[in-house]
Amino acid sequence: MSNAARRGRVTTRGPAITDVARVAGVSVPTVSRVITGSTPVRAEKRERVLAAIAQLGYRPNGAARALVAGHQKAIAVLTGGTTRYGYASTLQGIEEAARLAGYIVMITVIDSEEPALISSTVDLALAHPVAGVIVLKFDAASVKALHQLPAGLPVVAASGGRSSGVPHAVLDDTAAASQATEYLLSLGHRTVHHVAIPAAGRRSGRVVGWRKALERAGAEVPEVLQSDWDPITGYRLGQQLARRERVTAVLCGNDEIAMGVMRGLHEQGRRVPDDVSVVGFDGHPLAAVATPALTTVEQDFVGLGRRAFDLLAGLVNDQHPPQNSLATPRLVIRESSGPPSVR
Amino acid sequence: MSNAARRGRVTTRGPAITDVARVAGVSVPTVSRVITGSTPVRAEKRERVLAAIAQLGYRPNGAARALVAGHQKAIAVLTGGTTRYGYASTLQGIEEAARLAGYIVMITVIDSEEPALISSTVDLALAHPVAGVIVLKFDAASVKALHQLPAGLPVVAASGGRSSGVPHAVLDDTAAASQATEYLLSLGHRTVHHVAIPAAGRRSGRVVGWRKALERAGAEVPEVLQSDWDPITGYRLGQQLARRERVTAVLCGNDEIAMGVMRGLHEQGRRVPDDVSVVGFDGHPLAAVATPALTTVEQDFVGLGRRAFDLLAGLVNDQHPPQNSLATPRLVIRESSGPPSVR
DNA sequence: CAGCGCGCTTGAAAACGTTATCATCCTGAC
DNA sequence: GTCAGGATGATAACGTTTTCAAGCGCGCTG
Repeated sequence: MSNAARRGRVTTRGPAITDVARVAGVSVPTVSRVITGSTPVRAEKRERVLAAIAQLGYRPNGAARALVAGHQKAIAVLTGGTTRYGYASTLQGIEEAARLAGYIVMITVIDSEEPALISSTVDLALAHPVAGVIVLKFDAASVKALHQLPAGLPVVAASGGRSSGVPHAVLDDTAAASQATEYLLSLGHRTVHHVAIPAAGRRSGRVVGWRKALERAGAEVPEVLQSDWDPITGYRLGQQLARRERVTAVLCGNDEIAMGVMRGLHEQGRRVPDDVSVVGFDGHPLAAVATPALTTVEQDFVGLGRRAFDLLAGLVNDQHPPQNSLATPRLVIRESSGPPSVR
Repeated sequence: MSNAARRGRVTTRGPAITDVARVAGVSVPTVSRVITGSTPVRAEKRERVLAAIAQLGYRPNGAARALVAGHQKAIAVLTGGTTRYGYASTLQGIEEAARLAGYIVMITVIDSEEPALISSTVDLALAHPVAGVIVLKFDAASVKALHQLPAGLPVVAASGGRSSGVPHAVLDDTAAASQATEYLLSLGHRTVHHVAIPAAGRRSGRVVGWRKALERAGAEVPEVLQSDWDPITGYRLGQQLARRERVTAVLCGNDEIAMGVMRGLHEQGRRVPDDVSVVGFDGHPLAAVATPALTTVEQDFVGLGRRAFDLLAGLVNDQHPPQNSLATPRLVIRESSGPPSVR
């Protein structure tokens, strides 16, 4: 009230703690003590304060609190996107864990690899008071963003790759890709082709694991087919693969692409799994109801997000860098994979 | 430096504007003027200030800025989830628009319908300084959250339903469902069954539009099959539908459920579209590569998010409530729908 | 029974880091 | 020499928590 009257702004600045104190007939710190519960307040006064708060519809000003506290109960998430299954699920895990710990999540998408744009986007995110940052290091842009973060700020990365200086929550993509490749080889396929999604670094864990498994088995290592994130691209690559007679098994960088590949093979008359086996990556909910149902490597993205937040919380509270955290994905065998047809 | 030395806290409080002023040999307001560009500063001093900023790695404190400004360049998004296609895409649109306007997005998931939990979640979100709130009103929990928001706070809703007091960005679900239903009837189907997703209010626009179209055509209105968000549930309902001989056309509440339904029908030996036509909703990227490719009602969720933010920005800046915004979805015909088989 | 000290409440004042306001100083033009 | 106007610094907000000191009641001790 006093504020609104004083300034000409139409943006009503809501009641402040001083207004509550005046209405309740107590001092400002007493109101603060009632709200935070930091110090006992005599019951009678507490009631008066609570009544005044309710009457005025008072809400503590977060900015003022953050200013004195030195940090906000908020974290920033830098990510390459929000829509793809992996991103969205990891985000879900982070948000859940954060909310339970009383933190709010600010999300900023890095949608360009141009340094200047990355820089201004990072600045935008850090212009707000945050306790720490989680970087979803699934693509190249996020990696660059990670390097632009100022020292002294608590930072955690979450990804499928190897560590890189900051505390890391990891899904072991390399082991997972090896496992899937070995499974296909064990079915009798002479080799396994790979359709790769955009990678975070020079080489993605998925590509590395696939290649290693082939080399260990002494199998030929075919050239990688590079895809983007769009299932339609997977579809086109599937059509290409269909034209190559010798292709009998394909490991795809994610389930969305795998479903596109299956469609491309299907349209060119190659049956899955009779002619070609297809294995995806991620455990997308739709993989289970695809036709044929997609064999995939299930990843616990939600758990990844949760672990990333726990790491960050540890960093913020205990100061000492926590243990990195690693989880190994699980192969789920469905209909899209089987032994090669005898010819 | 001075701060870190003064307090025992390990959390280094980074350099403040006073440190920059001291190093640069100018007053604090001058530093502020250099940063904000609000007032010209003599070139020589400006250089010194910029040098000091770079040297110290100074970053303006967002909390202090928000405190004096009276509000933060941030908005809160209340949503029922982040992973489903509609939610994630709308979020993407909001984030993009917000980022371009220099706003950051705080996201809070309402994952329970229990009033007490909703209340504490809303409180968590509003404990931080935000310029306004966008509610993704796709489900019942978000609607309840919307009603808990304090008056005086700029609020915008985004949904597929009808308005409800606050400015609204809308996708016309009702018209879209009618269009899809009319399309199926025009193919010669005697009626159209509906598998519904969880609704925001008592009746969802999708159900209403479907029913209206049937009634207008004088067709029988079958009982609605209620689904949750999991494609597996769609799969089970598809199996159920397969057992009913008279079912020849199914409109599903979203594409994920539709893909589950197709799978369920397929497993029970009913061919899509020869025996049963299936139409989805949303325009999920995977609908295009499903087998058969799914006919669907494409929704511009990203645009919805963008419009919701624009509405909120207008509300925050111009004070006067902006026009609501409505977009009509578009039917995309693919392989999963066709005329009923003659018997 | 008086005096002392302790613990519980409470309020005054300082601090957090920034921007806005106002007065002052300097420079240059008439 | 005076006046206008641009650049600059001192000071006051913004709303909260923290620190410090003081008031008060009570039990213990001499």
